[in-house]
Amino acid sequence: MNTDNKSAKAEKPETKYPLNLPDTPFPMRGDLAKREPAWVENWTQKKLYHAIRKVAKGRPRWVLHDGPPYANSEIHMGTAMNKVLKDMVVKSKLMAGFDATYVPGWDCHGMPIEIQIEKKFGKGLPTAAVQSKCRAHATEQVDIQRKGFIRLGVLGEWENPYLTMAPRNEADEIRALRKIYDAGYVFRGLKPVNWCFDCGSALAEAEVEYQDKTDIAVDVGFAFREQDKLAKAFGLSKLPHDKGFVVIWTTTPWTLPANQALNLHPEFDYALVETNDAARPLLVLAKDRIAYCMERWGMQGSVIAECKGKALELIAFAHPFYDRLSPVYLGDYVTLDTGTGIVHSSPAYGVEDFLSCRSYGMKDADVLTPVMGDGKYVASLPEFGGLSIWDANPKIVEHMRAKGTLFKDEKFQHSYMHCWRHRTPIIYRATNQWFAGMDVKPKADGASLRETALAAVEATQFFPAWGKPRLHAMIANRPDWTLSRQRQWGVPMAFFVHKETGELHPRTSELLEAVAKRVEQGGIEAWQTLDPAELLGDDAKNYVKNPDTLDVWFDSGTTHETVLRGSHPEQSKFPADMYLEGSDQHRGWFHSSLLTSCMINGRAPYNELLTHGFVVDQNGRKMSKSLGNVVAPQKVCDTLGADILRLWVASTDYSGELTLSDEILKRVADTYRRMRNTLRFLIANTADFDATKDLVAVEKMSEIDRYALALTRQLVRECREAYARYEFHTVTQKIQVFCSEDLGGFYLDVLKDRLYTCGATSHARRSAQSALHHILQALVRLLAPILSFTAEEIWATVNPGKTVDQSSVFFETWDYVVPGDDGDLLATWKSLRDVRAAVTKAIETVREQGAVGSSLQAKVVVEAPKEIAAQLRRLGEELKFVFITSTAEVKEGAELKVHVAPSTAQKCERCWHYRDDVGSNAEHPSICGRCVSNLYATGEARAFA
RNA sequence: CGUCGAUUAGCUCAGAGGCAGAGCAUCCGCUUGAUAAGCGGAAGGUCCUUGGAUCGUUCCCAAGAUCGACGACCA
Repeated sequence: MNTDNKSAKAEKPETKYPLNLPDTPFPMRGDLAKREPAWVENWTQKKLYHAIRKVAKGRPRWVLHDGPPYANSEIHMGTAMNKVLKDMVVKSKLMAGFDATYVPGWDCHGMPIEIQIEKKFGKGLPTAAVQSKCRAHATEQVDIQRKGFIRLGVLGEWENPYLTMAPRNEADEIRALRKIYDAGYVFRGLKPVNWCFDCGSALAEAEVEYQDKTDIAVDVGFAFREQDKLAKAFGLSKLPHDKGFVVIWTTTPWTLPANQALNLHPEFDYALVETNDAARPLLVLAKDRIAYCMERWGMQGSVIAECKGKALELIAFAHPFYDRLSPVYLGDYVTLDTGTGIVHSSPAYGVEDFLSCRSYGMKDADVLTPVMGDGKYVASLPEFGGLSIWDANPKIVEHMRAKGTLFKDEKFQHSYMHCWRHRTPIIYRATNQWFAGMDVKPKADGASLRETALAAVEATQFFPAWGKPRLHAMIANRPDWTLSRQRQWGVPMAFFVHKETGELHPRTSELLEAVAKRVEQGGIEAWQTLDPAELLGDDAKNYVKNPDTLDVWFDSGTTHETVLRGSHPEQSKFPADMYLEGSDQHRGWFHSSLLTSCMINGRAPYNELLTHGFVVDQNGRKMSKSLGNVVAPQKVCDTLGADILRLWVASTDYSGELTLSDEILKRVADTYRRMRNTLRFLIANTADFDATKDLVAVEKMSEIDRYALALTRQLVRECREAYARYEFHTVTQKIQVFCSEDLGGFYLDVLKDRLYTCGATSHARRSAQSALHHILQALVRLLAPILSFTAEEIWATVNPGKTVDQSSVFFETWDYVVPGDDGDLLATWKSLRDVRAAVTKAIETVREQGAVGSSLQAKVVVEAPKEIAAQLRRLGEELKFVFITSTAEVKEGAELKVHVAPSTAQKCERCWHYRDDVGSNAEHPSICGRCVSNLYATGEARAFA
């Protein structure tokens, strides 16, 4: 800014004639960071959420059931975005005319909290102490998170949320366990499950992720022991050498001490190879792998016989370093992609290994399980007892080298299963666990859980649609659900197990209910202190309490029982209308909830599933709890404001990744300013307008006003449709274009003349204000689910003197009627705007030559084809207002042409039009006849613009 | 490794077998009666690449590249 400008402004002569200028206390700048907390306080004090419930009473209920965030650590951008999305869905359903409720919840049990407590107080605390510390920690975390969510403008039952650790919910969860037990889905068995040494527990499918890991890959020989059988299988009378090996390849040498079999594919061709290595004169390999293996081991060899894999079935070979035999079992899963075409089998440490050994009749008691829960071999294991399996790997390799059974060892990088919490490698480990069976058919003629769940997936509506095949595939392929965990901070699997037989107590069902009653009073702690004799009497001496807890996914997976039908039935319903979570919840909450509900109800607990992607930073990296690269939503609230964060969520297509950067936030803030300022214009120009008295009936409005209303109706229609599809980014895009193009770039610009210069209470001005009033009413309602704070601020400005319990934008709905009929208005004015664009462009050309400044300085002659000319002439004298020029003349011509010339008339001091009649009234020499009339007489009539 | 999706202006994204679009950002101008605002204009493109079908393709088909999601990677 230079000083000349400033002085010029200061010296600018003000007209003494009054104008109707905009006037409002609604500030142009949002100052959201400062102002929003006051609204939060206001909403809390006035109990806005419950006031809305009263207003919405009697409408159809619509329930979004909250997927509980884990009660650990501050909220991050991911959870914030998730909550905002939920809030926008709930509010949009509210505005659409439903009684849309929202009961937030928290997931409170489970390992992350228990691990926190272990870190803080050390391992080995008594169970009672662990539980009380965990409970206190979770309570603390819930409070922190709740504050963060409320600050985002999320409305809900915050003073009465659901907590999975509430004794009532813990008890209902045991009752849910009872239901699925009664239905016959629960069984106990030995099975390899995902096992984390750091957790000391089985893991759920959802808790496993893959990372790169370097292991030692070894080729290991199993020496011939049944030479006669082998010769016969290969169709030979006798082997040419007595000594030989069948060779396997593995990346997990630590599984070899548990090796109990070898797997061959029944249909593959296997060859007996004679080599030039005196120590290993004969080898058995898959025929297709010979060349690869010979080169790998630096040998030469020739095939002397071949047979199918199935011919070798049950022939036994010597374990590479223990004195025992491993028989050949056949398996279809053997491939020729890597290794030797022969796979070693450790039933305790591989799913396929386990299944194939079992199918050959191996009993659970025969399965070798040398690896303990902490990752060390049992002390009794020869050579390697007490070693961690990772430390043992190289030692096993060296041991085999010494024994002459090692063919090759090398570093091998591959992607390997890791615990998603500890980021440490996990293994499959056979343990006794409780399961929910996917394929058991509890009722004689009933469907399996898998079949029921697949049908439920089909009956569910997915947003976006690709969620359906995804969940379907997961259900179709998943193994049985491992329900048990070996932890302390969780809901007990409150079974009584027979000391000798391991059988459940015959009265298990009623005992579960008896335990539930106690837990309802005393929390899960009541199970710890329970003396079995209290429930079992004399029988207690034969039974022990099952020490396992339930998988936390069972906690959250049963909230449809423990919350929708348990702690909050009045505030919700079953089934919920929607579950809304990140796409990872297909294998998490969507999944676990589906299974439990199918076991209990035979259907999904939701009608619709909505999925969103993850928030990523500029580099496309995930912002996640465990990575610690989170951008605090609190910081955005404290600088730009929660409405900016909400607008970012709304304007992003959440079906993929949601990219967040400073530049993006800046752009969102720009969009916000544009919307806010447009709303401010509407407010400021209707400040002296009382809709109850001044509203002009739509039939009596100027045509352009009716056109603006038609555009508004179109906007409302399109936004409602987009909201119904949960496409918030479409809503914001439409509103933004409406504000910029239709209002700012056209309608409001044209309207200023009429608003400012016509008589303050004239029909012409009231017509414009009526349109602005309707547009404002429609827009504030459309924006409310997204810009909740701003919409409420607007609402309070427009309805002064009312407190939030009497008046809130959230008491309104989108059924607000924007009056009028579209007729031909949209088409007619589209063509008028096309001509206007040509006029504007022509004026710009003249302006570049310096002939005119303001468009009002221009005289325009439009040459146009007959039909368009007629259309333009229809507006008569008012055409110039559409162009914002001082005159506008129409001529017929072959094609559209615009002639622009500077006006030679005098500028009216008041309305700035250049007119011949300026000064025609001697009493008012500086203003035009139009202004004289508007100020002192009947004023001008405005039929069109 | 497999499946699916994406690739269009500096950024975010629309789009339709026939002249390549919007918002924002940039630059320029106007306005100073939306003023820490408003209006207008301009510039900006190999519509990822290659091949095919077509009178014609950014759009259809095929292959590839890059990115992403998911699945598998167990031996």
